[in-house]
Amino acid sequence: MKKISSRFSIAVHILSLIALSPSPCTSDFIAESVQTNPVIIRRIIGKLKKAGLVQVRAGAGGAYLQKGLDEITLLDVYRAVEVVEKDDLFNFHDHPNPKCPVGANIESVFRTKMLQAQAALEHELAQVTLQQLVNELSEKSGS
Amino acid sequence: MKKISSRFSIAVHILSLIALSPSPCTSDFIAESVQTNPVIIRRIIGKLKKAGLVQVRAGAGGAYLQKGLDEITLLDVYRAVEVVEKDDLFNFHDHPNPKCPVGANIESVFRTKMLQAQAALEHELAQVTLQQLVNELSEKSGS
DNA sequence: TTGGTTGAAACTAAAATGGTTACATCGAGA
DNA sequence: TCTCGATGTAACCATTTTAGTTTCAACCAA
Ligand code: FES
Ligand code: FES
Repeated sequence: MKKISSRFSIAVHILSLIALSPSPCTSDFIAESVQTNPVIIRRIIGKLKKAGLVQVRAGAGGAYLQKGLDEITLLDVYRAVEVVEKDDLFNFHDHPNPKCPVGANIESVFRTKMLQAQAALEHELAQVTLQQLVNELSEKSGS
Repeated sequence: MKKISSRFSIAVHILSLIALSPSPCTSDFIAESVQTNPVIIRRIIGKLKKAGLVQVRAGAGGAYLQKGLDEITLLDVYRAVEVVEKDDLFNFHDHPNPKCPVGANIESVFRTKMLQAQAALEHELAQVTLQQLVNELSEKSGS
């Protein structure tokens, strides 16, 4: 009964904030906006940095985008914050049990189907760039 | 870094076993095959029963399908075992914060995108019936 | 009636999540 | 050069989920 970590949604908000804010975004500033602890923000920014999406000014403070808004898709963010282990969404109960009547074969058939479902989800995420998000946001704000 | 619970994959295996096995499937029998504890199996079967997918003979033992194999999709099983909370795969950080520069608007834009991605995943799951799984399994075994 | 089975409670252990405090380190501006 | 603010970690903590285990009352068919 679990959901995908809010790290993902927070990461998207962080990037949007950086994109829209003219002033430098410190973790304190972002944390106040997201209403959480600065350390939470820094941990997520750390992952975004590792993924090459943002860059941080060490002593001075503030994070900046390292790519254009239209070069960052939701899939990039999704992967950057590692919400799923080794990019595998589905668990396969760990026991390639050859003695099982159902056996190892259904395991591979089932696995194929699951990978297709996962691919469908990731394909959707890859369709959306941060630029689009921000654009649609502006349209909404304007109307 | 989490995956979707193995309950899902185990549930699929349970149903396949029931479908393919001529003898009655007790939780002990299934547990041995899946190589886990009988109680784990009973808990999952309990959920499948609640979803109307199987039926269990109380005192005597053994679970039986309540629908045809071609009437059960992976989405049915996915929903039955409740691997995601309230059928929502993605978490949205809980703070519709109106004061935020990014604000409540991107929340709704983002949410829409996430629901589309989730729908894509579920659509894939809905395409696959247990009948198909078993068929493809037979083909593999035959070759 | 008896034996095998289910269903459920109670408990455990491990992992993930979200949060918090503390602090060494960095670096830009005064 | 000194200083102040910010980053990057480490070390905690509480809560939740997952998975597993033991135990046992209730059930039912042979
Ligand atoms: S960061 Fe989510 S609403 Fe502001
Ligand atoms: S139940 Fe998964 S291989 Fe047998």
